[in-house]
Amino acid sequence: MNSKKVITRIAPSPTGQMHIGTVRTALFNYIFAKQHGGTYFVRIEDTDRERNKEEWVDAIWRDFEWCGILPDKKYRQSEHIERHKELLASLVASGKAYLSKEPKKDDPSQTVEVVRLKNPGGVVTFSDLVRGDISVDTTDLGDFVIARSIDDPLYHFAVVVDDGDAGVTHVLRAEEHISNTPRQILILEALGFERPVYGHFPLILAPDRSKLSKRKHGASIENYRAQGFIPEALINYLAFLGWNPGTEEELFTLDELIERFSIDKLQKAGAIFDEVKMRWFNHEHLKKLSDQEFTERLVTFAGETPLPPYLGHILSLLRERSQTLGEALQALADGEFAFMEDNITYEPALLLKGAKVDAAAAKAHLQKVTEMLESIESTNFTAEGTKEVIFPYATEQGRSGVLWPMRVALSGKEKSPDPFTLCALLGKEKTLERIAQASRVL
RNA sequence: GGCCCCAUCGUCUAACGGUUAGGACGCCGGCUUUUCAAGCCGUUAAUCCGGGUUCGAUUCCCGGUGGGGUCACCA
Repeated sequence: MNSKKVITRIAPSPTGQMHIGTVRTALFNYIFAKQHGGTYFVRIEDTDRERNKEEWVDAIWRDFEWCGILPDKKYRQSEHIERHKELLASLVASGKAYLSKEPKKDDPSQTVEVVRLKNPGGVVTFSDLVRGDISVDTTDLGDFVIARSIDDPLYHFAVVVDDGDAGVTHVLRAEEHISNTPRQILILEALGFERPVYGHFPLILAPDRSKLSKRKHGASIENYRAQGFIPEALINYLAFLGWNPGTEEELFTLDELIERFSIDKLQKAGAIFDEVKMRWFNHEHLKKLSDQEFTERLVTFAGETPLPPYLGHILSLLRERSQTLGEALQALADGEFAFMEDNITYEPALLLKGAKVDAAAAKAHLQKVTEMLESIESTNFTAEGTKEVIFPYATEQGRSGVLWPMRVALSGKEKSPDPFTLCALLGKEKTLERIAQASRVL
């Protein structure tokens, strides 16, 4: 290895929402550069003037920023058009490429003058960081087109020039580019540029093993952000698609990934994207957030949607029940914590539904529960404190007969947290009030 | 179809030629404050096939099969 400073890049084209595969490639380039004290930059590949849109350029910056993998430098390929023209002309002048008048492909009635590379043919071998040596006979590529016209370069040519000029030392990209590599090497050799090190990552696959697509599978960053995934989890999961630390650890921050990631432990086969497992990662990372951080994320995520005033009280409950911010918001909207509000009403049938006792017995139990709760100091009215006095009684009398009516009395709902958690949340006064109210209904 | 790449539980993966083939997610079952969620415990489940090489192959070699990528005047 030489001592040249490592330079990596990611080159997205602004033709739509950012694909998660693009983010994964960016992530690996980012990590690789950081590990080697190098630089990592983003180059917007905007030479396809028909499909590019400015809004997608903005989306690229927004998404990289959200993911926390902002580049050291950024620019657009179109800024280099003069340089491309210059080298295109010099290639033609030196006879390594030539102009060719041909009928236009999509409209044969018109004639265009494309630039073709004079292909010397022969076997090109390059060594790939994840796959080892790859050899391809380039003869059948023929004299392929490198520019639409003398001043309008195509992707392969522009990439080679830009990477060469930027001094990119490591071209790390997805597997779909393996077969593009020989032709880029041919261009690079015609130009007399130094060859970078190549590395091709396995693809992210859909459940049917086809290439994961934004259109068919919603595989865009925007889609997952909108569902309430957080970047820490997305990054962690994406890194684990094809890589593992060799230990049984799974939860990693970006900094830890920089510390531990190693390109030679990368898998060679494509990996199916499993949203269910990513949800698990999301939940784990959500749990690692402090209450304040979680609240901030939820507020940001909610946007215009108002959050309930009692949010602070039910935060830990909400967190353990939600795998994504979207689920948390939905739980709030569904009124899962409506028992925190004061307008509670009871259906007599529900108070007895799981109790396995009749109304009279339930009422008697509630009376006894009231007496016991009254004996507890307000300051000790916690989940533990209330359980300590109620639970022995419930066990003795039959838990369902005591606990079910008590829980429904406190929550008004069929499904809710356990009765002692509810006591702690409501406080002594409201707890007793509700039990009394429920007793009257019975 | 040509060329290239790949192949361990359903999925993501571990196992420098010798392991009862390990872990995670999911599934299923159980436990707990007999609801829900979370948590904990447990169960189920894999080396694509065929040949070699070797005392011994998930691991090395060859051949099949299967899957994927790519063959643009897109990137």
